[in-house]
Amino acid sequence: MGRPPCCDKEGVKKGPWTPEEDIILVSYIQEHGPGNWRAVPTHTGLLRCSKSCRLRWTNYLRPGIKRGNFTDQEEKMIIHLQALLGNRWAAIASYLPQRTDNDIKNYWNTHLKKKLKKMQTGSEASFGNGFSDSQTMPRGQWERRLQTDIHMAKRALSEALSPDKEMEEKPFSCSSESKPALDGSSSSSKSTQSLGYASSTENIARLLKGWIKNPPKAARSNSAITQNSFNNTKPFSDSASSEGTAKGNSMELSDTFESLFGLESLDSSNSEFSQCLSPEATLFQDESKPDTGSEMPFYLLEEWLLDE
DNA sequence: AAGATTCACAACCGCACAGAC
DNA sequence: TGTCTGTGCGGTTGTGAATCT
Repeated sequence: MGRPPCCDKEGVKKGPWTPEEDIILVSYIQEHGPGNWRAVPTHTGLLRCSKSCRLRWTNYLRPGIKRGNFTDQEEKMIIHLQALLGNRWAAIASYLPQRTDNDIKNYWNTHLKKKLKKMQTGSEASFGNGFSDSQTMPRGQWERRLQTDIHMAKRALSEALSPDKEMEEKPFSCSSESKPALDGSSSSSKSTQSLGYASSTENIARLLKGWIKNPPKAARSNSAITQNSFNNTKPFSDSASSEGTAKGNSMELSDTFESLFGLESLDSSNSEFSQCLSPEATLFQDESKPDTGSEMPFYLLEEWLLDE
């Protein structure tokens, strides 16, 4: 049948968003909630197509997005998850709720690809030592270690998922809550988001102030300013929260994953990972593309861990 | 200092799918 | 049942900044 384009090609502005546009968009969403994107350009007067508005919101303006440098832990998680899931950036992003799929994808394409390529040439054995262990260790020994790790992980996972304990100390939540409902269909989600919208507006206001002070760098700096603004609102900064938010079960679980994946140290990023484990990963196990060259059977771990 | 090249990443494109009508 | 709309997703492109020559 052929789907029509989401917007007219004529009269539609492209390129970087200006702070003013951001403000308009955030204000509108604050008032009406996300969703019905087709109506956004007409109601706001923005010369952007609905898709562009949605993308801008989901990737940059939405509250709860962590921007800036990726931590080592995030980096490693991405590497492992990419090996596990392939280029399913949205699925990978679901394990890193504060990062967008676009962000992860860009980071992969610009940094991690090269890094892994470099590693594969054999020079950097220190990175991801879990893999190197599994590759150099005799098979039987490795399997025993794997079984032990899996056992520990299963136990920790079941404890972590016990209803009375979970969700209490989460700095954020997984699945739908971590990614605010974009369809705006849920009134409850709207109400819980209102604070987020407000903070977004505040950030945008700050953003505009900064932009007015430094008008020359309008287009490109826009995103950078936005990025900083949102960073300021986040209690979860790159290194600051490496302690304290998730202890106990989640920490035990994290330790297990450290063991499983060979992560050197753990901070909240891994707690995120351990808390956000979803069966989704298993859905893709057959299609995983071990770009890293590692032969570690992630899908076996996932299957074993999550089949209960 | 100036032009060329590379890098990083925001944004766009196009396809697929689900749900509403 | 078919069409339309909204959304998700992965790949790709465009562009400003940084670096090199």
